[in-house]
Amino acid sequence: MALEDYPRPSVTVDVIIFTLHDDLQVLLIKRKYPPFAGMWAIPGGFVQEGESLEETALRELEEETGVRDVYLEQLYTFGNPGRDPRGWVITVAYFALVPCTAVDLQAGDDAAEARWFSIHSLPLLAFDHADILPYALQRLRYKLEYSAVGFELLPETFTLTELQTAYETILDETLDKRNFRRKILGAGVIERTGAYRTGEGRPAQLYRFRDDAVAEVKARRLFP
Amino acid sequence: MALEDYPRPSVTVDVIIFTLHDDLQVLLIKRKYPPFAGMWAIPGGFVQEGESLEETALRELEEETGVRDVYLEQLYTFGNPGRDPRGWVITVAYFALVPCTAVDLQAGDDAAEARWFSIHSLPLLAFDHADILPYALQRLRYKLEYSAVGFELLPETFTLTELQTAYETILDETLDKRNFRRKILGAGVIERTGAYRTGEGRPAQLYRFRDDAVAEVKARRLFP
DNA sequence: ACAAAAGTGTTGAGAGTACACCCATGC
DNA sequence: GCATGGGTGTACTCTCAACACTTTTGT
Repeated sequence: MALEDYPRPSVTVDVIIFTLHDDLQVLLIKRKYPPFAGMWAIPGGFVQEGESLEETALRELEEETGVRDVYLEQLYTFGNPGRDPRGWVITVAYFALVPCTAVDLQAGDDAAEARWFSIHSLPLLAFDHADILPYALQRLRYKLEYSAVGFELLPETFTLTELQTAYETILDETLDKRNFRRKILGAGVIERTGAYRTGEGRPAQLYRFRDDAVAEVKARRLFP
Repeated sequence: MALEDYPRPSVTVDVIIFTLHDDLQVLLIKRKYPPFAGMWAIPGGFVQEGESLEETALRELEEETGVRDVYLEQLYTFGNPGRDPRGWVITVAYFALVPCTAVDLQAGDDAAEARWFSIHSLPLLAFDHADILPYALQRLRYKLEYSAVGFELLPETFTLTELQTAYETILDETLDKRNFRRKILGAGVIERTGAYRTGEGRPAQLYRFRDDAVAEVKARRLFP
């Protein structure tokens, strides 16, 4: 039995692009054409033959933001019937973490407009994107706790206070300064650059992430 | 631009079916037709229109094993070009946990034979299934540590020693008996049935899983 | 000199880990 | 009565969490 004997769905890749700019933000595009014309949506596009899913995601990411070499992870594949009024469409969702310093917004030609939205003030979303986005946020928060993905949202160098603020923003809770510093320095995942950031008050040491660091910790065990 | 203007891939769902029978085992089917005729493969099939991905996975699972109502989780979507010599095929992989008591093997009509293989003695696999299977195993081991999925591989009632042996088999390490018992009883996820299992030696209390239990523990934090 | 942010240690509580012997049954 | 697997407690270590003052700079 040949492949052509089975009906085939359309397959898209959607990329939830997070950045940190005062608040945790997501890039959304305003749809130019029906369905959902004028509504906001997660950027995405059709997979092309001869291209891996990750390549599709990277292509979409570059089209929207101009960035390459950022953190990208497959999230989940959504295929419920009826999720797209145009017909049978399965979407493979990815999420990306982009430092706010690296972004250069450029609306793709299938979008009227691209904009960052704080995750605390999201608009109504097209398709089933209102289900997909919280899923991505949950995964991000979860990964943040046991891995070092948080650094992917920060510029190359940063102060300890900036790092702590980033974590507090994403996790939406406050952390103890001394405990935070002790633990992160003890983990050996960052190192001093030797430079300082000056401004109001005492200048702060600048740190950078050590990408040779093993930046993942085992989950706490439910059973011994 | 209409959906039909874009080329569409074939989409399959593959289900890695785990069970515990002395050792941790995986169900594989021997392919009847080319490509890879005669080779072993993860069971799977094409998604049908009007069906969710999870429904496809459940359908495949029931066709192969006759079971319903077992643990099923989406794993990852594989879409590398060239992974299927027949053409452009994307597969959404799921994994399932089946108690060995519940299984009733029945080869689907597209398979010559279905068999359980210990994960320590796997045959050569068709397609890119040799990449998919270790991925599933890693996810299973990982989830086992911070959630209670391990119970999904056990019969309804079990002794504490059986439970501990199950964990030891999957994690491939030995655990301390007293610590194991203290922690799992303290977690409140199992309860006595009142019945005993007799055999050689002192009879053992039988326990059952409490499905009202919150059986997930937070990951250890990398940072406070 | 004062405002503003950076930096720095200690203590108490709870969880994790290591470890060895008695108990109930079948043969 | 003995072989077989079931069941139990304690002490030490380490990690986690709570908490407040001094230092350095710019104005």
